[in-house]
Amino acid sequence: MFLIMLELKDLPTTGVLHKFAERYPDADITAVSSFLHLLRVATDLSIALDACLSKHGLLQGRWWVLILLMREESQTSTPSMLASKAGVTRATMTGLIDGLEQGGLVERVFTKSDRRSVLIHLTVAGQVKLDAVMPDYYQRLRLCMKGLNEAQRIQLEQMLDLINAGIPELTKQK
Amino acid sequence: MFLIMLELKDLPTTGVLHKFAERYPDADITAVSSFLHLLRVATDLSIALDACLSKHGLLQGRWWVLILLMREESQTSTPSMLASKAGVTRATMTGLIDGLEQGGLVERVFTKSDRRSVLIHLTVAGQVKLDAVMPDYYQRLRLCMKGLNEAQRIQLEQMLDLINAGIPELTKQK
DNA sequence: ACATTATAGTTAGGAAGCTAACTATGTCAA
DNA sequence: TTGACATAGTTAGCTTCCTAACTATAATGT
Repeated sequence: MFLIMLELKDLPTTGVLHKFAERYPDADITAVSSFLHLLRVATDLSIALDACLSKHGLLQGRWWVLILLMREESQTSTPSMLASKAGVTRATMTGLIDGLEQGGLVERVFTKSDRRSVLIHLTVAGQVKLDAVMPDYYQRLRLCMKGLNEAQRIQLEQMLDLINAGIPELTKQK
Repeated sequence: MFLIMLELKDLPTTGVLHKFAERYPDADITAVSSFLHLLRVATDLSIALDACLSKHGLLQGRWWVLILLMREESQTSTPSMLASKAGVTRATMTGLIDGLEQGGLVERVFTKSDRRSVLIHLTVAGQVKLDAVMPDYYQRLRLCMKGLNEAQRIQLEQMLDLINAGIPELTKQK
């Protein structure tokens, strides 16, 4: 889970948006405004999450791998599966696992059935680390989101889904 | 503007969330769900934006600098101001400006009034580049966001503001 | 006036993505 | 069975961010 984007500390004023809209008549002012707003809040959330995790000596990418492993019944998975679920390349996953293995939070287990493959297993230390981080993370997240009631959370997800459905328009060959 | 985060291709199922909620009673399931949903859509938007810009040979960071310069009456600013408005460090801004200057899209102008300072000026080529990119960007963004009507866009921004107000809870010393 | 402090920009070194290429192993079909 | 292709993981090299340290210049206060 790695979002990188400009923080957009300086969201455009309505005046600036209109100036741009004059030069570029295709601009849909409220679309741009909502889009930038969304990116800015998400980035700030991501940065805050990093700060929260770093107090426990974790980085977002490694933390996410631990969670994916804990989700498994056997607390075990393969680098390929982890990469796919985390949305990073296998090369990147190699680096994340290297870091976690050095910290003793996961271990590589070589299998006999398919000698190309490696199993990644959450260690006891890894579970202990999660048990230290997750309650803190959950408590803080509860407070962070307490401004939205259940109905609003459902609405938010619905609107996010609508935007998500439009994302291909950004990249489509015209 | 640089968001880096896991893509979370694999958002947790309700079942997984409840399993975690058993071990970690502080978990607020709908809070986690909305939070991850938000990060995921924002990340996908950021990736799509990168793809859109890369067709014009631009990267998000450099593109954003061009826009900040175009916002100025004089099409000129300083590295410090640009860094502050873009939400990156001055060191990072040095790199972005280096790249843009090599491409001839901006130029460094040394001033006499304060010899520590440099003015960054959008060149004609830079404006031409923006005039090529922005209509494409605006057209695509209009399509991407067309699933939300005006009322929904306002609602979305309000909810984002509510979340934004809670972000300090994620990092606050307890 | 001059020592201290602040500011502007850059440089150096590290983190963690990415793509592309590589090794080793497995699969499948002629 | 063996040649072609597919898959798992790693490595190498690139990018662009970051922090910390550095140089040069300006502002401030005694």
